[in-house]
Amino acid sequence: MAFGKGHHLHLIDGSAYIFRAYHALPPLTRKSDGLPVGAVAGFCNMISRYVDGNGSSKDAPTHVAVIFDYSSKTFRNEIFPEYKANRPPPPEDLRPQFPLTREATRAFNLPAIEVQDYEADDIIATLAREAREAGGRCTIISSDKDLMQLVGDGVEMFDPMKNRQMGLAEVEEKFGVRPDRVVDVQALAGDSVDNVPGAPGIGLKTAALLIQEYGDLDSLLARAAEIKQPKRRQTLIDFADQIRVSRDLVRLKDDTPLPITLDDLEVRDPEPEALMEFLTRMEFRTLTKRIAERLKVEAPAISADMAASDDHAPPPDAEAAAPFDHTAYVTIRDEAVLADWLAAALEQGFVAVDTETTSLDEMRADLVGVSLGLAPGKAAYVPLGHVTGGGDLFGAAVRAEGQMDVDRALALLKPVLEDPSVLKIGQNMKYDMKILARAGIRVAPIEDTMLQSYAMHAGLHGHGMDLLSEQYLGHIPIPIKTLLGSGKSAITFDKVDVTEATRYAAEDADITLRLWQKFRPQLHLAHVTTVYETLERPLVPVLAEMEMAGIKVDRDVLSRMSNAFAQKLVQLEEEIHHIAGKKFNVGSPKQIGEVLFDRMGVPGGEKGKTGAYATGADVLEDVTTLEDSHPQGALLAARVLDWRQIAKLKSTYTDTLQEAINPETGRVHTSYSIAGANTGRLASTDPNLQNIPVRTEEGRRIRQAFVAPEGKVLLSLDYSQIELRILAHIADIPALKQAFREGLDIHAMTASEMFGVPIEGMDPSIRRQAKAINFGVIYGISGFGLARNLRIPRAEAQGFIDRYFERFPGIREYMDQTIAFAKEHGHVRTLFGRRIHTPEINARGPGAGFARRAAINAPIQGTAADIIRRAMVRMPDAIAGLPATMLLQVHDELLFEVEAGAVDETIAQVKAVMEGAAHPAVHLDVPLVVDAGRGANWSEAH
DNA sequence: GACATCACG
DNA sequence: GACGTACGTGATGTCC
Repeated sequence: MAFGKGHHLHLIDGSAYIFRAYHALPPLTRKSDGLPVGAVAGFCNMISRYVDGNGSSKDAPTHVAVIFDYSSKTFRNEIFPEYKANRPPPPEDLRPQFPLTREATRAFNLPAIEVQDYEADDIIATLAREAREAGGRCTIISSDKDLMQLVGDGVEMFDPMKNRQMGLAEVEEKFGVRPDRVVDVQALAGDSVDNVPGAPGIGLKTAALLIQEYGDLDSLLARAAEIKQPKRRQTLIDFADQIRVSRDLVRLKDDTPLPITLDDLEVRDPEPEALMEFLTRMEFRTLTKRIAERLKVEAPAISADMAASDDHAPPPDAEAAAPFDHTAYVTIRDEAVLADWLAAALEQGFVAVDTETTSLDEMRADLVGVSLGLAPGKAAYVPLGHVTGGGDLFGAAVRAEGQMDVDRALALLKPVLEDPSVLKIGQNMKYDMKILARAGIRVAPIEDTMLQSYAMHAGLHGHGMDLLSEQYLGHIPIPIKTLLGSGKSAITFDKVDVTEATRYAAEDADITLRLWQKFRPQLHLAHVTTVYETLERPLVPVLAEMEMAGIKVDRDVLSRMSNAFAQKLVQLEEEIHHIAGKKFNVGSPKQIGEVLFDRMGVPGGEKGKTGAYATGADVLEDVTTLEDSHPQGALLAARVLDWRQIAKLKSTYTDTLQEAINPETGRVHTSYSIAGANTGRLASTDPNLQNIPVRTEEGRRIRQAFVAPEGKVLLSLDYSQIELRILAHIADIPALKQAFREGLDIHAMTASEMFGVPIEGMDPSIRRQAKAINFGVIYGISGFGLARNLRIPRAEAQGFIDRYFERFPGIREYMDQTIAFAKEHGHVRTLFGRRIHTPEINARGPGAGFARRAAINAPIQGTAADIIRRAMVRMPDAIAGLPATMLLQVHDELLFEVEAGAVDETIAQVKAVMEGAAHPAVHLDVPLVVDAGRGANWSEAH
């Protein structure tokens, strides 16, 4: 029967329960692995008492739901970015418990509802309205005064803290007005906890008086001029807009899009088995026993040494988990079996997912199969695109037997992979998300074991699955080579026998699930939960979108350049052979060295450790200065440098980029490694679009091939001097910070401070030297390095450095402290808490020098990387309404494609996000400044 | 697959 | 006193 008259809906404010439970109980951890579970225990206790209470109540609900906040970010942040901005982030040991409280809710057979971009209060408002309109009753179980606006017409509140019913009378007592005017009073009074501004100087009492007198907020604002008290009158006139925004913030949205209807919320009997499973998994001894008695079932045994305890002993290293048994993996060949596995995933709220394809290039790969992992040792493979070995008479691929229809399988997978209540766990999920997105499935929400490892172990080792499995599970996975072979004879995954494929693919899902279970409780022990949750995990869908968008590249521009380069190379080659007096391979550094230093007798050749002459650009540049003593050598060196520049541009850029254009999209799709660079930077591969030439005129022309489609414009926004600003902040250098605040030329300022020359009319070479020193500091400067960079005597370079340290003593201090910290802890941290390990810091020999400089550089480079990561995570929401797409990231630059009409608005939005990216997690003493450029191509925009 | 070289921030 | 030195990446070509 549909929800209506005589029905009674209970809406439980789940988020409030969690925080109350957290603060009411001492820190409690699961004995077996140290997972914090205190809030979960308290939450279960509250829910259990609630359920018991209903059993003995005459007014028991017919329908019930537990409502949660999806995240702290909602549509209200669009209206007013500062909304709830002064709320501290949830404690580290609470964060991992959020998903567990959803699991707990489901274990009690109660629906857990959360909706992205909306607060729990909005969902409550929506369901309360629906219940009211259907003619039923609704009780909101919460102490939150913000919900009082909903009271009336069959909607009541019950305050579980005070254990009392809240009706019209209680609302009027609290706000002085009827529920429908509560938002007006709140809009005027504001709320310092939620950072709702309201009207300055007006509190609850005055607000209530004003609304009583004028009827409602709009009338009050319209007639503000009539108010007698001059100060109050002026405030209402001056802050009218702010008051209206405040009302938008406090007014609950009762048309939130919901994944369920009222009828889905009918009260269900508990399922003892599922509940017992959850409680024992949490290792709650007393609670399990108590609830088992209540349900009249046998309580599963939890041994004393397994029970949750509040000691903080680290989780044991030994693996008690199921062994890896490849024969236990299941091949799913029909819909019913797949449906069973998916139902189990839905039930438990998480599933490991892995896709198998024909290529590592996600934009060209075809889906071959999907594997699922539910529990250690319990994994399955769904073959979808396997073909038989030989092919038919004409060599065409023949679909292997025993595979279910691809479209049917995808249709079954889609609702679960997109279900907000089911976590999809993957290793490098960006890959699988892109593959599945091309099959029409938008996977969410996700977890990524690669990124969990990166957050905890950056700098210690890589984060590939094989490595993680061996290191943390003590298990060496089946090498992919044994299935595909290697080299020229390698086959693609669709040619692999299904039985073999099942072992490999299901194992991957199994490993991923086990790694997740192992890593999840460890994140907070390493104090990187916030890093993982705010800088790694949310970046995955953002990067996936960017990579799938790609950037348009004009093939003709590149092709013409390639042809011109080819001609030029032939010409240079002939000239070089002529000067040398013999033909040789100009591309071989070894042969260049022999020609130059042995055959032609140029002095100063130095052999490296491999016995070959060094012929790098710096060496050849020195040779070109020998015009007087060795004109032929100087000429040859100059021509080789020219040749190398053109050869580089042609082979790496103008030729290769043409091949990288995707024939289907006509665009180039790079791939970003999120866990590649130890410092938190991204790395771009296949092709690398983070090193497109810009420094020379010739090279810059390649950027003209990166274009916006007809009617659109490319936008480039980049942080100005971000690393130096971070250095000024971290090392706390007053002169540098002041200079950045005043928008001065920082290198000129440095030169002026160091050499005592005025900034006006400064010799450009002085400024250049200061600039080199500024950068040197970021890299962990040495006299030798600076001397080589500036080509000045070492003693002079050392003198510069000494003077720099003298003038800015905070730099020395920062360096010493950073190295000391690294030596003590084995890692350094960025301002956002990212850990970068420095395992070599206590080594002896030259390695220690490298490690020291890397340790000095890492917090600076890493903080800059964190800042742009935050900007990127926030960007999709910030530009959601605009015809703009984020395409590329180049460390301190973001590139967008936008319709010509929306350029200014997009720049304003993007700039605001980038310049404010550190807030509110980190407060910098220096402003972040972003420069913007636009154009038909990347060269113009930059 | 190691090495040298060179493109970027 | 000697040692080897700017930080972080990826792609290409040579050579073994």
